[in-house]
Amino acid sequence: MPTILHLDMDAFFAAAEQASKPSLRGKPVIVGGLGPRGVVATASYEARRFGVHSAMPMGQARRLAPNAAYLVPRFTFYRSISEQVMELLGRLSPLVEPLSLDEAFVDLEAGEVADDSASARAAGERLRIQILATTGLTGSVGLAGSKMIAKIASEEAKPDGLVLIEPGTEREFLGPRSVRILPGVGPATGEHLRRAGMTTVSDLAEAGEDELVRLIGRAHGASLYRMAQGYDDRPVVAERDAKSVSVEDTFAVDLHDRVRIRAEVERLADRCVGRLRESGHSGRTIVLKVRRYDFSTLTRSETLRGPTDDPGVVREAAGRLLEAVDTTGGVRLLGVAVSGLADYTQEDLFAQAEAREAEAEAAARAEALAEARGAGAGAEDEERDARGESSGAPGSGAVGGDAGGASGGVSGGFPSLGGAAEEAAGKVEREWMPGHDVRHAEYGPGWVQGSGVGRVTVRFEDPGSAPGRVRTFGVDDPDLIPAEPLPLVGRGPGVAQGTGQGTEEAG
DNA sequence: CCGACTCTACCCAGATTG
DNA sequence: GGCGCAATCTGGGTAGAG
Repeated sequence: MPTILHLDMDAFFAAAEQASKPSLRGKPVIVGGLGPRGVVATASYEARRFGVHSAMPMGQARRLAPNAAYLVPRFTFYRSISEQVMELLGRLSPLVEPLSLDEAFVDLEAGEVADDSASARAAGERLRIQILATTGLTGSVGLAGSKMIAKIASEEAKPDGLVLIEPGTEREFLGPRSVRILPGVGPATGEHLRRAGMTTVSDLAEAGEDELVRLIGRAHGASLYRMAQGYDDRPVVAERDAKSVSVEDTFAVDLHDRVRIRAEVERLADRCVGRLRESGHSGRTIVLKVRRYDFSTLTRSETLRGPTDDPGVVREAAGRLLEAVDTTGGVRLLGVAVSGLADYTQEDLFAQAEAREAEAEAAARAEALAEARGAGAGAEDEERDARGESSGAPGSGAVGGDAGGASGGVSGGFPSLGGAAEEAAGKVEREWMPGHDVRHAEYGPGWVQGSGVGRVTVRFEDPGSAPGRVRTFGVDDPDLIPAEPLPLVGRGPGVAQGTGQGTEEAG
């Protein structure tokens, strides 16, 4: 029987926004980075009809669907919905492997809720109903004997459907399809295979393992050959521990000033260490990533003698790596990562011992050098410190990161997409992000439709109301305050959501 | 002593995924 | 001409230890 279930929520971010904002239902909705360099994260099905899809540059989306609603992602809101969904999956089986906020595998065999195809299908349909009832959103389900087939099946089921592939029928299901549906076959590998005359899955199965290994390498070739035959025994794994932590920003305008670049690298290092510490880790390898004006990307890394979670150490290392990078022409993205993670508490003492040792060695070296050269030693270090400390030269042109308050004609310089956008919003005073929830003393709950030139436009409605109307305020209107997202379901028949304060507003 | 060899660790780019 | 962010994996290259 099919023992693996794959759930994929339909157009998740966009659907969540539509559920939260009645006036957007049935309309094209595009969620993504609104800055000059943003891309589409999710397009609603209405927007997809205009040809808009994820990863598309925002500018292109605006040309295709000028009348769509454009919203920044609200990850904390999506996460709360995701948790409800994952909770439902947990009732099916203890073995649940989340792939992202909107996607997960479930091992039904470990859950004992199904013992044949009919009961598996029933469990899948029951799940879809529960998800709709508790979140107001639809998800699609694939059921099969392996992860790969289950995932392809849920894709087939979209939107709002269920597809079950009977074990034993995998090869006929896969055979005629494009190689691109197989996991690990993206644009590059797909093109590679096409040049070798292989476009369908059955082409791969016929080519044989040796041929594929020769074409795309040892590991890829072998696994692809197995996949092409519908054979995939990867287990559902509940929790895997992180192997690296990274932070990166694309700037609204390319950075040229070395001092500014250096300052940004240090900020990223601090943010990266912050997240590293939150996760209770320390790490040994520091990685600097630079994307230049022409999109050429390079990484430089340095491995320390022991793991660290010291911001100063990571800043120093990242700064050192930067010195070896040519940035003439400008930089569009910077990133800092820490890998080689160790459990902090376990490695702590070792790390400190290592650090002391290294310090002592460096001191000894410096001393020897000083003696050899007389009084001149240490000048280099001083110079580096001076550059590190020098202030960030705020007026130096580009607005990036959280400095993006002064929006000109276009919306300001926030990082184009990602968790950082939300946090940046918190730091900038009275920055009304499109799509975010607000509450007005008189008119009640609503959401920011847009803002600019000292004004903010709010649509007053909530998940359970009819489409509401729009009013405009000054950005500093004291009656208007940011608010938490309201529950999508929880009124009407069914379970009354206990926390339901604030739905009996307006008069 | 030198060269060939294996192992391991590290470095970096590129591809893929959601 | 336009192309985000985070994480993972692989393959090829180099360097040092034995």
